[in-house]
Amino acid sequence: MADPGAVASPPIQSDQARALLKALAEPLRLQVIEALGGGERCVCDLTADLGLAQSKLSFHLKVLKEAGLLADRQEGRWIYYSLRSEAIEQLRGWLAELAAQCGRPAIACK
Amino acid sequence: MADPGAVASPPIQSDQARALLKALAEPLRLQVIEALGGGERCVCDLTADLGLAQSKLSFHLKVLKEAGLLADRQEGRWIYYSLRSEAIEQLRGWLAELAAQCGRPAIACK
DNA sequence: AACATAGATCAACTAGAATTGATTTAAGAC
DNA sequence: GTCTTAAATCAATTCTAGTTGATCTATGTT
Repeated sequence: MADPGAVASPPIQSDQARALLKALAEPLRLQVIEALGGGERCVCDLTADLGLAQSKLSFHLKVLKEAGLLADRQEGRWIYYSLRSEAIEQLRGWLAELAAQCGRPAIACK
Repeated sequence: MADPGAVASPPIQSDQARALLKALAEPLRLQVIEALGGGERCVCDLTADLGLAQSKLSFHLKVLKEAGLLADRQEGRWIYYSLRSEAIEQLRGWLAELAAQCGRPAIACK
């Protein structure tokens, strides 16, 4: 499998960045993300708090998890989800590189 | 909340952040963004460089512009687009807040 | 004026992603 | 064992977003 923790801040690629952006660019998923900003929650609590259908929330949690934005852990019958701030920092890093390029001189058209 | 380092960036709201995320979360638009990372370009050059149909590029440029990510200016028959690094910084700021919440959990946010 | 070109816009079409409701799996509780 | 509940998965539908090709507008050229 992968080897996590070996590199402190691995430079993210645009494909990975896009996956993160895409996962975040959804109203419901953003709500989930912000709800998890306050800390780890189990699915049943999220369902209640956000007033969502169970399968709907499950779908979006999966998308967020597959993008690497969430971690999950099981405790008995419940599954707890939490934010992976590492993923957010990686995206921030990618955006920083992008913004840094902006200072360059313009290229003339013809 | 004086912030001597990063000036002139009012705290962005999640709606605005989502608009930026959504605009960026598109392969073609990301290509455009990265092409503009090198500096201001006119539409005809972008069309040629990226090998896109004119109306297709125009569509995506509009989306990016409406999200606030691009600035445009006309010069004769040509229209030049450039990145608004300010927008990118705003998004970075929003992500920073999000990640910051993770650092101070009452319930462990790992 | 007529013509050519850069770019935006529009309507019809297509593709991908989200929603829904039912089903399934797994972990207690009895 | 059966029953119940938490959560995932699936098939069918619905929505939204992107593509396509044509048309329109504006600028510059001759």
